[in-house]
Amino acid sequence: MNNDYLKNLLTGPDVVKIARSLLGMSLCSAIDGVHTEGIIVETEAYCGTNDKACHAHLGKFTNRTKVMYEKGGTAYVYLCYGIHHLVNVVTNEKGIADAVLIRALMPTDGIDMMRKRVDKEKPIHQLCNGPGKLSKAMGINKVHNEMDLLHSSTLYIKPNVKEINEELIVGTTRIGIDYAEEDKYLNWRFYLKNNKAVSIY
DNA sequence: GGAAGGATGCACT
DNA sequence: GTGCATCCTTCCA
Repeated sequence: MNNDYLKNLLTGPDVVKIARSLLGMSLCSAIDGVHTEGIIVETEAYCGTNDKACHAHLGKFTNRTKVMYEKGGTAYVYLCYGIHHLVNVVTNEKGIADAVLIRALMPTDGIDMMRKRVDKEKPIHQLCNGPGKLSKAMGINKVHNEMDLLHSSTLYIKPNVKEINEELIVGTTRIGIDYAEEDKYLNWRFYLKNNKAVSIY
């Protein structure tokens, strides 16, 4: 698959900037023999060491969080509430636990399959409007943990065709991390303005 | 071996 | 807008 261009976009020391540049790119999967694809419309940045909301904060290193210390472009898939799979992109160099959570997609391909997996009655923009739902719609689960998003052909990221206007990017506080004390007020959640597929807008 | 938790989703008011 | 079901994994003893 792939190239240095994408690697440069997805890896680096500034996880917040990467969270912004991920907006407008496509997340693709080829699972169960079906290609599904959607434009990333919502992300959140998690900065390892100094961020209380991050699983790997204060250098916490366990079997679960070790993937976040991998090199940029690695997928970190984590099971939440025993039910929902959440998809992250690890973004920093090996040894530093930064990651971007992908919270919502606007489906562009494989929509029949997504409907089958989620709910065949739902309108397109409600198939991936939430981190748990998007992984379900795309068939992602923990076997895709540690997958290389830059080189895999099973789960990968495609750069956006056209540039996203900065004015369309909205920054706001992150969701579902009330336990993170003051860090929950950081404006590290980003989404595309006026996009129906965003989980809360 | 077991207790605790959790980056949600949905039903319901 | 708010409340809560839910259940697998993780981590510690």
